[in-house]
Amino acid sequence: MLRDKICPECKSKGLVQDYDRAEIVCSNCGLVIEEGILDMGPEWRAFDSEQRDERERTGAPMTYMIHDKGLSTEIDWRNKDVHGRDLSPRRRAQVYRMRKWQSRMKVSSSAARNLAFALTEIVRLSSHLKLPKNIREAAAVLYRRCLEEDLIRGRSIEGMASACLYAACRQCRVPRTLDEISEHARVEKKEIAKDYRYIMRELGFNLPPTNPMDYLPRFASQLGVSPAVQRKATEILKEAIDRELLSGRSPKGIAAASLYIASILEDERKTQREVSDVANVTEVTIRNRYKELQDELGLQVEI
DNA sequence: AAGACGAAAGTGGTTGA
DNA sequence: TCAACAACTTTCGTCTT
Repeated sequence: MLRDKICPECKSKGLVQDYDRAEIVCSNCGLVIEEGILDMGPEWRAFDSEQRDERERTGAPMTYMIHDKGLSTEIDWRNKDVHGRDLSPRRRAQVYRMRKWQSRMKVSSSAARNLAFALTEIVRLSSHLKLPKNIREAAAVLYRRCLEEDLIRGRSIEGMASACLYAACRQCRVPRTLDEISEHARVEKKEIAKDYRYIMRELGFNLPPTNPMDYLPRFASQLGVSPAVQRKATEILKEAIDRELLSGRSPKGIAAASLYIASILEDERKTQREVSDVANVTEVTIRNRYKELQDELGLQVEI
Protein backbone atom coordinates (compact mmCIF):
# COMPACT_ATOMS: atom_id res chain seq x y z
CA MET A 1 0.00 0.00 0.00
CA LEU A 2 2.94 2.25 0.66
CA ARG A 3 4.34 1.63 -2.79
CA ASP A 4 1.20 2.98 -4.38
CA LYS A 5 1.53 6.29 -2.61
CA ILE A 6 2.85 9.11 -4.71
CA CYS A 7 5.74 11.28 -3.59
CA PRO A 8 4.55 14.89 -3.32
CA GLU A 9 7.94 16.12 -4.48
CA CYS A 10 8.80 14.15 -7.61
CA LYS A 11 5.37 12.61 -8.29
CA SER A 12 6.81 9.13 -8.68
CA LYS A 13 5.51 6.03 -6.99
CA GLY A 14 7.69 4.06 -4.62
CA LEU A 15 7.77 5.24 -1.04
CA VAL A 16 9.72 2.94 1.25
CA GLN A 17 10.10 2.65 4.98
CA ASP A 18 13.54 3.13 6.38
CA TYR A 19 13.32 1.35 9.68
CA ASP A 20 16.83 2.12 10.82
CA ARG A 21 16.08 5.81 10.78
CA ALA A 22 12.35 5.48 11.44
CA GLU A 23 11.32 7.38 8.35
CA ILE A 24 9.20 6.97 5.28
CA VAL A 25 11.22 8.12 2.31
CA CYS A 26 10.76 8.39 -1.43
CA SER A 27 12.98 5.85 -3.18
CA ASN A 28 13.34 8.19 -6.13
CA CYS A 29 14.24 11.60 -4.73
CA GLY A 30 14.85 10.75 -1.09
CA LEU A 31 12.25 13.12 0.33
CA VAL A 32 11.39 12.22 3.92
CA ILE A 33 7.62 11.94 4.11
CA GLU A 34 7.17 11.00 7.70
CA GLU A 35 9.41 10.58 10.67
CA GLY A 36 9.04 8.53 13.79
CA ILE A 37 7.16 5.60 12.31
CA LEU A 38 6.89 2.39 14.24
CA ASP A 39 8.44 -0.84 13.04
CA MET A 40 5.68 -3.42 12.91
CA GLY A 41 8.00 -6.24 11.84
CA PRO A 42 9.69 -8.80 14.09
CA GLU A 43 12.68 -7.58 16.03
CA TRP A 44 14.95 -10.43 14.93
CA ARG A 45 16.60 -11.17 11.61
CA ALA A 46 16.90 -14.57 9.97
CA PHE A 47 19.60 -15.36 7.46
CA ASP A 48 18.32 -18.75 6.35
CA SER A 49 15.24 -20.89 6.78
CA GLU A 50 16.73 -22.84 9.66
CA GLN A 51 17.27 -19.69 11.66
CA ARG A 52 13.83 -18.51 10.71
CA ASP A 53 12.25 -21.64 12.13
CA GLU A 54 14.35 -21.34 15.20
CA ARG A 55 13.59 -17.73 15.88
CA GLU A 56 10.00 -17.57 14.84
CA ARG A 57 7.86 -17.61 17.95
CA THR A 58 4.17 -17.11 17.43
CA GLY A 59 4.28 -15.62 13.97
CA ALA A 60 4.10 -11.99 13.03
CA PRO A 61 3.12 -9.59 15.81
CA MET A 62 -0.63 -9.44 16.02
CA THR A 63 -2.54 -6.26 15.76
CA TYR A 64 -3.58 -4.61 19.01
CA MET A 65 -6.97 -3.90 17.53
CA ILE A 66 -8.36 -7.37 17.90
CA HIS A 67 -8.86 -8.62 21.37
CA ASP A 68 -7.17 -11.95 22.10
CA LYS A 69 -6.53 -12.93 18.50
CA GLY A 70 -7.46 -16.42 19.64
CA LEU A 71 -4.11 -16.86 21.31
CA SER A 72 -5.32 -17.23 24.87
CA THR A 73 -6.37 -20.47 26.49
CA GLU A 74 -9.93 -21.24 27.41
CA ILE A 75 -10.87 -23.35 30.42
CA ASP A 76 -14.30 -24.89 30.33
CA TRP A 77 -16.63 -23.93 33.16
CA ARG A 78 -18.06 -27.45 33.53
CA ASN A 79 -16.47 -29.74 36.07
CA LYS A 80 -16.28 -32.62 33.64
CA ASP A 81 -13.37 -34.20 31.85
CA VAL A 82 -13.21 -34.77 28.11
CA HIS A 83 -15.24 -37.95 28.45
CA GLY A 84 -18.04 -36.17 30.33
CA ARG A 85 -17.18 -37.85 33.63
CA ASP A 86 -17.25 -35.91 36.88
CA LEU A 87 -13.89 -34.77 38.13
CA SER A 88 -12.44 -36.05 41.35
CA PRO A 89 -12.66 -33.53 44.25
CA ARG A 90 -8.90 -33.08 44.15
CA ARG A 91 -8.89 -32.47 40.40
CA ARG A 92 -11.86 -30.14 40.71
CA ALA A 93 -10.05 -27.95 43.23
CA GLN A 94 -7.14 -27.74 40.85
CA VAL A 95 -9.36 -26.66 37.99
CA TYR A 96 -10.89 -23.97 40.20
CA ARG A 97 -7.47 -22.56 40.91
CA MET A 98 -6.52 -22.67 37.26
CA ARG A 99 -9.68 -20.84 36.30
CA LYS A 100 -9.02 -18.15 38.84
CA TRP A 101 -5.50 -17.53 37.59
CA GLN A 102 -6.60 -17.77 34.01
CA SER A 103 -9.12 -14.97 34.46
CA ARG A 104 -6.56 -12.86 36.32
CA MET A 105 -4.07 -13.25 33.49
CA LYS A 106 -6.69 -12.34 30.93
CA VAL A 107 -7.67 -9.13 32.71
CA SER A 108 -4.14 -7.93 33.12
CA SER A 109 -3.09 -8.80 29.59
CA SER A 110 -6.10 -7.13 28.02
CA ALA A 111 -5.46 -4.05 30.11
CA ALA A 112 -1.87 -4.07 28.90
CA ARG A 113 -3.01 -4.37 25.30
CA ASN A 114 -5.47 -1.58 25.78
CA LEU A 115 -2.79 0.64 27.26
CA ALA A 116 -0.28 -0.20 24.55
CA PHE A 117 -2.75 0.72 21.86
CA ALA A 118 -3.80 3.93 23.59
CA LEU A 119 -0.20 4.99 24.06
CA THR A 120 0.66 4.57 20.39
CA GLU A 121 -2.38 6.66 19.57
CA ILE A 122 -1.30 9.36 22.00
CA VAL A 123 2.20 9.36 20.57
CA ARG A 124 0.87 9.50 17.02
CA LEU A 125 -1.48 12.38 17.77
CA SER A 126 0.99 14.42 19.71
CA SER A 127 3.62 14.13 17.02
CA HIS A 128 1.11 15.27 14.43
CA LEU A 129 0.23 18.20 16.65
CA LYS A 130 3.88 18.84 17.48
CA LEU A 131 3.21 18.67 21.19
CA PRO A 132 6.08 18.53 23.67
CA LYS A 133 7.01 15.39 25.55
CA ASN A 134 5.65 16.49 28.91
CA ILE A 135 2.16 16.74 27.48
CA ARG A 136 2.43 13.27 26.07
CA GLU A 137 3.48 12.03 29.47
CA ALA A 138 0.61 13.85 31.16
CA ALA A 139 -1.84 12.33 28.71
CA ALA A 140 -0.42 8.88 29.33
CA VAL A 141 -0.71 9.30 33.08
CA LEU A 142 -4.31 10.40 32.67
CA TYR A 143 -5.10 7.43 30.49
CA ARG A 144 -3.59 5.05 33.02
CA ARG A 145 -5.84 6.53 35.67
CA CYS A 146 -8.84 6.04 33.41
CA LEU A 147 -7.87 2.41 33.03
CA GLU A 148 -7.49 1.97 36.78
CA GLU A 149 -10.89 3.51 37.38
CA ASP A 150 -12.35 1.33 34.67
CA LEU A 151 -13.60 4.27 32.63
CA ILE A 152 -12.59 2.90 29.26
CA ARG A 153 -15.02 0.02 29.13
CA GLY A 154 -17.74 0.68 26.60
CA ARG A 155 -15.90 3.56 24.96
CA SER A 156 -13.46 3.61 22.13
CA ILE A 157 -9.80 3.58 23.04
CA GLU A 158 -9.08 6.17 20.35
CA GLY A 159 -11.73 8.49 21.71
CA MET A 160 -10.50 8.21 25.28
CA ALA A 161 -6.87 8.58 24.22
CA SER A 162 -7.68 11.71 22.24
CA ALA A 163 -9.69 13.10 25.13
CA CYS A 164 -6.79 12.47 27.52
CA LEU A 165 -4.46 14.34 25.20
CA TYR A 166 -6.89 17.23 24.96
CA ALA A 167 -7.17 17.32 28.73
CA ALA A 168 -3.39 17.17 29.12
CA CYS A 169 -3.01 20.14 26.81
CA ARG A 170 -5.37 22.17 28.93
CA GLN A 171 -3.76 21.04 32.16
CA CYS A 172 -0.37 22.10 30.93
CA ARG A 173 -1.79 25.36 29.64
CA VAL A 174 -0.80 24.63 26.06
CA PRO A 175 -4.33 24.50 24.78
CA ARG A 176 -5.11 22.97 21.44
CA THR A 177 -8.67 23.39 20.30
CA LEU A 178 -10.91 20.41 19.94
CA ASP A 179 -10.89 21.11 16.22
CA GLU A 180 -7.13 20.77 16.05
CA ILE A 181 -7.15 17.50 17.94
CA SER A 182 -10.01 15.97 16.00
CA GLU A 183 -8.40 16.95 12.72
CA HIS A 184 -5.77 14.32 13.37
CA ALA A 185 -7.72 11.96 15.57
CA ARG A 186 -9.52 8.92 14.28
CA VAL A 187 -12.73 9.83 16.04
CA GLU A 188 -15.08 12.75 15.70
CA LYS A 189 -14.87 15.94 17.66
CA LYS A 190 -18.19 15.18 19.29
CA GLU A 191 -16.96 11.93 20.77
CA ILE A 192 -13.75 13.48 22.04
CA ALA A 193 -15.72 16.23 23.75
CA LYS A 194 -18.06 13.70 25.30
CA ASP A 195 -15.23 11.51 26.53
CA TYR A 196 -13.41 14.55 27.85
CA ARG A 197 -16.37 15.63 29.94
CA TYR A 198 -16.81 12.08 31.13
CA ILE A 199 -13.21 11.79 32.26
CA MET A 200 -13.28 15.14 34.04
CA ARG A 201 -16.46 14.22 35.85
CA GLU A 202 -15.42 10.71 36.86
CA LEU A 203 -11.93 11.66 37.98
CA GLY A 204 -13.25 14.67 39.85
CA PHE A 205 -11.17 17.13 37.84
CA ASN A 206 -12.24 20.69 37.68
CA LEU A 207 -10.28 22.41 34.97
CA PRO A 208 -11.08 26.08 34.58
CA PRO A 209 -12.21 27.22 31.15
CA THR A 210 -9.38 27.87 28.76
CA ASN A 211 -7.77 31.22 29.28
CA PRO A 212 -7.64 33.23 26.05
CA MET A 213 -4.17 34.30 27.16
CA ASP A 214 -2.90 30.79 26.54
CA TYR A 215 -3.74 31.07 22.87
CA LEU A 216 -1.92 34.35 22.34
CA PRO A 217 1.65 33.21 21.74
CA ARG A 218 0.62 30.65 19.16
CA PHE A 219 -1.78 32.92 17.32
CA ALA A 220 0.70 35.77 17.40
CA SER A 221 3.46 33.72 15.88
CA GLN A 222 1.17 32.29 13.23
CA LEU A 223 0.08 35.79 12.38
CA GLY A 224 3.65 36.95 12.21
CA VAL A 225 3.28 39.99 14.43
CA SER A 226 5.94 41.57 16.60
CA PRO A 227 6.32 40.90 20.32
CA ALA A 228 5.04 44.43 20.90
CA VAL A 229 1.67 43.48 19.46
CA GLN A 230 1.58 40.36 21.58
CA ARG A 231 2.38 42.39 24.66
CA LYS A 232 -0.35 44.87 23.83
CA ALA A 233 -2.83 42.05 23.28
CA THR A 234 -1.87 40.63 26.67
CA GLU A 235 -2.59 43.97 28.30
CA ILE A 236 -5.96 44.16 26.65
CA LEU A 237 -6.78 40.66 27.76
CA LYS A 238 -5.77 41.34 31.35
CA GLU A 239 -8.05 44.34 31.40
CA ALA A 240 -10.86 42.28 29.90
CA ILE A 241 -10.39 39.56 32.50
CA ASP A 242 -10.50 42.12 35.31
CA ARG A 243 -13.77 43.43 34.00
CA GLU A 244 -15.22 39.98 33.57
CA LEU A 245 -15.93 40.35 29.90
CA LEU A 246 -15.02 36.78 29.11
CA SER A 247 -17.91 34.85 30.52
CA GLY A 248 -19.73 32.80 27.96
CA ARG A 249 -17.54 33.95 25.10
CA SER A 250 -15.28 31.61 23.25
CA PRO A 251 -11.66 32.07 24.35
CA LYS A 252 -10.50 31.82 20.75
CA GLY A 253 -12.68 34.72 19.71
CA ILE A 254 -11.48 36.94 22.52
CA ALA A 255 -7.86 36.09 21.91
CA ALA A 256 -8.35 36.86 18.22
CA ALA A 257 -10.09 40.17 18.86
CA SER A 258 -7.45 41.38 21.28
CA LEU A 259 -4.75 40.52 18.77
CA TYR A 260 -6.68 42.38 16.09
CA ILE A 261 -6.98 45.49 18.22
CA ALA A 262 -3.35 45.24 19.32
CA SER A 263 -2.21 44.99 15.72
CA ILE A 264 -4.02 48.23 14.90
CA LEU A 265 -2.81 50.06 17.98
CA GLU A 266 0.77 49.05 17.29
CA ASP A 267 0.57 50.04 13.65
CA GLU A 268 1.00 46.53 12.33
CA ARG A 269 -2.50 46.26 11.08
CA LYS A 270 -3.77 42.78 10.22
CA THR A 271 -7.07 42.25 8.49
CA GLN A 272 -9.95 40.59 10.26
CA ARG A 273 -9.67 37.85 7.70
CA GLU A 274 -6.05 37.09 8.58
CA VAL A 275 -6.74 36.99 12.28
CA SER A 276 -9.87 34.91 11.89
CA ASP A 277 -7.92 32.39 9.85
CA VAL A 278 -5.32 31.62 12.49
CA ALA A 279 -7.87 31.56 15.31
CA ASN A 280 -10.40 29.58 13.32
CA VAL A 281 -13.31 31.87 14.07
CA THR A 282 -15.26 34.04 11.67
CA GLU A 283 -14.70 37.70 11.02
CA VAL A 284 -18.14 38.36 12.43
CA THR A 285 -17.11 36.95 15.79
CA ILE A 286 -13.98 39.07 15.81
CA ARG A 287 -16.08 42.13 14.99
CA ASN A 288 -18.50 41.42 17.81
CA ARG A 289 -15.75 40.79 20.33
CA TYR A 290 -13.69 43.75 19.38
CA LYS A 291 -16.72 46.03 19.51
CA GLU A 292 -17.36 44.86 23.06
CA LEU A 293 -13.74 45.25 24.08
CA GLN A 294 -13.62 48.68 22.49
CA ASP A 295 -16.76 49.86 24.26
CA GLU A 296 -15.96 48.42 27.64
CA LEU A 297 -12.31 49.36 27.78
CA GLY A 298 -12.81 52.75 26.23
CA LEU A 299 -10.21 52.06 23.59
CA GLN A 300 -10.33 54.36 20.66
CA VAL A 301 -9.42 52.24 17.68
CA GLU A 302 -9.46 54.32 14.56
CA ILE A 303 -10.13 52.19 11.57
C1' DA B 1 -10.93 45.83 -5.55
C1' DA B 2 -10.35 44.69 -0.91
C1' DG B 3 -11.69 45.27 3.63
C1' DA B 4 -15.01 46.41 7.09
C1' DC B 5 -19.67 46.48 8.63
C1' DG B 6 -24.06 44.65 10.26
C1' DA B 7 -28.58 42.31 9.48
C1' DA B 8 -30.81 38.01 9.20
C1' DA B 9 -31.22 33.24 9.09
C1' DG B 10 -29.05 28.82 10.29
C1' DT B 11 -26.27 25.60 13.34
C1' DG B 12 -24.67 22.96 17.35
C1' DG B 13 -24.22 22.72 22.24
C1' DT B 14 -25.94 23.62 26.97
C1' DT B 15 -29.49 23.86 30.38
C1' DG B 16 -33.52 23.08 32.86
C1' DA B 17 -38.12 21.13 33.09
C1' DT C 1 -36.19 13.63 26.05
C1' DC C 2 -37.52 17.97 24.55
C1' DA C 3 -37.70 22.92 23.99
C1' DA C 4 -35.61 27.34 24.97
C1' DC C 5 -31.59 29.87 24.66
C1' DA C 6 -27.11 32.21 23.83
C1' DA C 7 -23.04 32.14 21.16
C1' DC C 8 -21.32 31.48 16.89
C1' DT C 9 -21.39 30.82 11.72
C1' DT C 10 -22.93 31.65 7.07
C1' DT C 11 -24.44 34.56 3.75
C1' DC C 12 -25.12 38.71 1.60
C1' DG C 13 -25.85 43.61 0.54
C1' DT C 14 -23.78 48.09 1.57
C1' DC C 15 -20.33 51.34 2.76
C1' DT C 16 -15.38 52.97 3.00
C1' DT C 17 -10.70 53.32 1.72
